[in-house]
Amino acid sequence: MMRRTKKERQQLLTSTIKDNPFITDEDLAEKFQVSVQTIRLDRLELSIPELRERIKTVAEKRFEDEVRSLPLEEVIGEIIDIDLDQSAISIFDVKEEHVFKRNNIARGHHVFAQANSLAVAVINDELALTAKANIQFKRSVKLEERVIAKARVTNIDERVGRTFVEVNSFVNNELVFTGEFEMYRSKNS
Amino acid sequence: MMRRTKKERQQLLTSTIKDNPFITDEDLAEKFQVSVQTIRLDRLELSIPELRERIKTVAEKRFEDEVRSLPLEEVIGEIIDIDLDQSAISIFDVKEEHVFKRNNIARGHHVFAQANSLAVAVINDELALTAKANIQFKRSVKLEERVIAKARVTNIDERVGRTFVEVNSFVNNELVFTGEFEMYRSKNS
DNA sequence: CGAGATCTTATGACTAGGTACTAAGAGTAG
DNA sequence: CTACTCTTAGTACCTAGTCATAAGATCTCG
Repeated sequence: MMRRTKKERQQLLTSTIKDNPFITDEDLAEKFQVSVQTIRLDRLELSIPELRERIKTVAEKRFEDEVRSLPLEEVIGEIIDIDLDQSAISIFDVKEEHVFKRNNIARGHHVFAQANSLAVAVINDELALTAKANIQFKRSVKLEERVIAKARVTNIDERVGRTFVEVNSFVNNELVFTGEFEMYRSKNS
Repeated sequence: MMRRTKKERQQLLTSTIKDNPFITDEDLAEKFQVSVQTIRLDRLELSIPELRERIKTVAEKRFEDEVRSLPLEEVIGEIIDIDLDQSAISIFDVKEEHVFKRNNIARGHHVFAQANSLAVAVINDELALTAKANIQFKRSVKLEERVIAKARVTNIDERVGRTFVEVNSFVNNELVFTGEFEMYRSKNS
């Protein structure tokens, strides 16, 4: 990498560290063909902390996320109330990653995912799977809105091992989504 | 904390570090009322790395996740062929994060998300939203399976601004999911 | 051209949180 | 009593820095 002016170097330094916080001053010095001291002065001016501090903050973030990121993969929405085989309620806050960038409207599958997760959760069975669903999006959900989904078990057909769940989702008491789920359950109830 | 036998201490040490990897040997020594050297011998025996290495691995894990969790939020499935307002095909590989741990069956909303994403994508409009959907899961999809979703536009109703899309998803040519989507489109076609 | 300002590099003292190694004392079991 | 485990202590060394001071290099303006 060629030598550049201070300003250029500092800009590059900032972005370099941003997308690889694990780089040492020594490596940076080599990359920018300056001395280690220059790198340290730069970091001082830009108030970029040292390697170990940077790593620590990344690690800490991960630790905070641990609680928050698992539910994202697992169950969508936070279940706040549940009465097995009867009803359940969950909330889901629409964040940036859930919306179309263009218009800040939530992608339908996230709203569906919340309802589907809730329908699975309300069933008192180790193995519950969605067999069919009939859904309607009543109005679009936008960034920062809080969706409250309410599930209600309408019918349990033990002979064929099917449970029917109705899920209605609201934003500020306004219906945004409604769905009827036909769920498969293994056997026990 | 009272003094304990070596074995007890080492067990506690392991679990203590596991749920707080940010603790120093000095703090541990105080916690267990032994010398710092004892703690270090313990870590050596248990092959628990030093604080800075522990923090680093936590941070690295977080960094790996960053790549893996982003595609999950955006468009689900990789679109491999598209003919706007006609048809489209996408593939989706079922990974660990998509399945129920208990039985390795994919959560329904991921399969739905792929179909929904495809239904949105096939429409030649900046703003396409799902209005209604009628879906059926024909058989369960398992870990490591590759789902191929095929979307076909069946009808475009320009007066009311609705487009009907049929999506069928297959694993090894076997139908696993089918859905009819009624999509809202802004105006232009 | 030269003086001052800015930038860069070097050097030394010190830090946290260790590793690796040697040595010595305490307690226990055979 | 001896052998062994366990614990503690101390030393040298390491990385990846901070902080402060000093001196050389470049640039800029009058």
